Amino acid sequence: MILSTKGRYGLKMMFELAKKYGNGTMSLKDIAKNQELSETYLEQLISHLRKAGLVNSIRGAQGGYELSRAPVDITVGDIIRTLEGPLAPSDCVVDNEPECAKAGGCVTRPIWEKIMDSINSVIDSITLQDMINDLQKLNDHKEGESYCE
Amino acid sequence: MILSTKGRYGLKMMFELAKKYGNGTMSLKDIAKNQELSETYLEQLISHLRKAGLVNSIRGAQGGYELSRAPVDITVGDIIRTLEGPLAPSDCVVDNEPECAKAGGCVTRPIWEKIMDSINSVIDSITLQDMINDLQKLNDHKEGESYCE
DNA sequence: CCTAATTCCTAGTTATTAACTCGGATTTCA
DNA sequence: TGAAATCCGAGTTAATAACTAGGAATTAGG
Repeated sequence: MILSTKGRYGLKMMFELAKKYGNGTMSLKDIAKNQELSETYLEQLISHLRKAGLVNSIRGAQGGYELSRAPVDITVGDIIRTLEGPLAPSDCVVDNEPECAKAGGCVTRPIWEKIMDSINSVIDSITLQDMINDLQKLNDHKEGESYCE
Repeated sequence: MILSTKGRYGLKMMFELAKKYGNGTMSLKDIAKNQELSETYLEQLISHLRKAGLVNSIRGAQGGYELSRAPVDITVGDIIRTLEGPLAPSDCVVDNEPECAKAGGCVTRPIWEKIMDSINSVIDSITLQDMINDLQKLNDHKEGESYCE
């Protein structure tokens, strides 16, 4: 029941871009360096984020990536669902699966639905701007910045 | 971010036993037949449930399994966490990992914590008895019983 | 006592997915 | 023109999930 690296790395990436928002683009190389992650792997992830319309890219030398809209308008849910797909604890609650639609008497499905709803309501309520604000508060108290997975 | 078959099958198993609670034991063979799942695989799962004190076993011919306490006293969370481990979206929120404890400035960890808390509060609020009651309501409206994953 | 039915235990095997790499095409600034 | 970057699709490797196998221990019933 762990989130894959797609969602976790992806969120870190987007947070990097959020901090830089309004100050031009950032290259994947720099993002990868800052977060100490594989550049070629991040490339795959950001490709999905771009196709989902969350980041803009500028090709060629001096190119890079930037958020497509303000950090306040991008939620953690936008990012994670783009990279992980729906956060359903069971396939049966994704898209009203046909075989599940038949199962009118299913007792476990309502449970998976409640779990999914509660996860979504958490991640949809947090924006990149919230994360920036939290970082600001942390920095008021101590120097340096660090991350975990 | 899907629950593995451990948690899903395990919950189904426990629900079988819950319906039978107070009327003797049920053999693994019957549970597996009812749910159309592999008996040898379920054996592994129920072994953990037994060690966690959620079910009692009676060995030998005519033996089987039964809930160790009333369905109202067993939550979905008890079952799922036993079989899946903590439902943490990231390893870093499990047991206050040492390298994470250092990371006082981590911005993503609070998010994983909120997700985990919200999942736990859902699954801890549902008991096997609730599921039985829900089934009863469903059966008031239609014949037959079915499940999905 | 013997046998069949059951739980118990450990170690495998297989299938699937996650995580990451590679090679090269395309674009663009300087 | 060349270096720096994004873009794209396919391939590889490592880890884990899902399930199997074989047999020991236990116990009710004949």
